[in-house]
Amino acid sequence: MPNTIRIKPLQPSRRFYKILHPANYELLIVARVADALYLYKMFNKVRVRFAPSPTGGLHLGGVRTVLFNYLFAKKYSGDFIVRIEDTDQTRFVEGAETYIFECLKWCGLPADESVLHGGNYAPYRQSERKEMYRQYAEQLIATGNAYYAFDTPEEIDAMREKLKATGSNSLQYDHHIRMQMNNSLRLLPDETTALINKGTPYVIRIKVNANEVVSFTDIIRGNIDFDTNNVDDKVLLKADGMPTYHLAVVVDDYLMKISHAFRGEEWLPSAPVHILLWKYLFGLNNMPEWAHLPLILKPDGNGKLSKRDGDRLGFPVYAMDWQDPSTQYITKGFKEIGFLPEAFINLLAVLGWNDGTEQEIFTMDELIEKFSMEKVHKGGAKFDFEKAKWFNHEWIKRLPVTNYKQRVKEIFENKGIAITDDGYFTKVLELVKERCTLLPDFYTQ
RNA sequence: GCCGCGUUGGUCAAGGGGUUAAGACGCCUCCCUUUCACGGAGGAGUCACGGGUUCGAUUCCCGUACGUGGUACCA
Repeated sequence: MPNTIRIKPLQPSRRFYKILHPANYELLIVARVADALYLYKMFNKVRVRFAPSPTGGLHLGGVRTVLFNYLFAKKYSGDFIVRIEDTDQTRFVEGAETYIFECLKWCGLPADESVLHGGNYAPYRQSERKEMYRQYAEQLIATGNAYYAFDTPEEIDAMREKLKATGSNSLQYDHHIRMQMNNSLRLLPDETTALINKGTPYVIRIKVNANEVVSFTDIIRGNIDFDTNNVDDKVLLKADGMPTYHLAVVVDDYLMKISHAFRGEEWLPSAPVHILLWKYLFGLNNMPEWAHLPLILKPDGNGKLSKRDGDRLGFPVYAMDWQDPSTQYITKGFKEIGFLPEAFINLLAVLGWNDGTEQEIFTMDELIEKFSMEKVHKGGAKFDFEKAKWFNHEWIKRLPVTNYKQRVKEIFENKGIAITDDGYFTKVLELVKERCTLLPDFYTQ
């Protein structure tokens, strides 16, 4: 990004940012977050992305990740990109991609660039970008930061068994054991070439040096350090020639000029791998700012909210109904049980974020105006369906009936009641809406 | 096991060295209402624990516990 002003968090405090000279990256001034972001908006294009895998329904946590990305982008007049991460052919599910875009449409969170909307950085589907990744993997090998590995899955399993037997704390493929494995680090150059020419399947792994500290600043969490002794040599390019997430996310974020990378907290442990890849491939100065969002947890204790919890506890976890194409099983969505998109967005926005006031009901425009990543919580939040319903009730009361009349009409028609007098129907809905929490309640009333 | 990240009522949360520690959902009581709901007025309920630092800690530091995530040729 030549001739752009870089704004980096001033470590270790995330309250202040340093603003760097465009040409030589010398420190210009130190600014508070709000000022820095204002300047960022002035000089650098904000570009964020949501990168789902088309493997099934769109979960609450996924929608919230989209929302926070979207709000941030819109607040700073930036671009919101949807990139399909379909590098795992074995997990690909027919129809999931279309479904994801339908959900985003219903939620009112349209992308500026995507497989659907086009854009200057196409293609937006990683499987179609397959050929772009290999050169970067090869470049890492050339610079000594990656290597070819020929180990079969069985050999890796055997290695882990052996480590387990010695009581080792780590079962990872890392600097401790890589010189005992079948890779280009241990093999002679000729041997490696011969194996590759023979068509032996191989992967490319990152070479993580021992005894280093990788640190970065997370907008939500502040400074985070990792000891590279605990980081393994992750596979970057798989035997089928596809990149893993680790390589693809770094290469695409660079190529698509992503300025801020926001994703779920489950990615935090692999962040050092991504930081290292940025360092080796594109330079830390070009790296996006990071924020790892807190998780949405089950209401009753243990673990991340999953699709099975919805069925078990009697509430949806997907934005819209999702039918598994192989089992035909339908997992319920918020839309179908009678949520308004305004309410769905509102309740998600205040799960893990608030503006510091007592306000709880926000329109999309208010969210865009008031959202700030700094005020997002560090800790995960348990999902409360009762409170979710309260938001819907509030929005049904607030919105004019014309907003959702059509959907209520369909509910009546599905029950075999035809609506002939539209004006009368509207008046009735207007009278009973105070009593309704979910859209089907209009029928019950 | 190891590594990372967390922890304010049952839940979402504000606050952040001295406060009667906001507010919302839920719960309970009462009022309104022919009934239910809606609405209104009240109420119970909280700084995980142990050490420091300090005149003073829920707030800062260190431990512990607990929770959660990761530990794949999945994302």
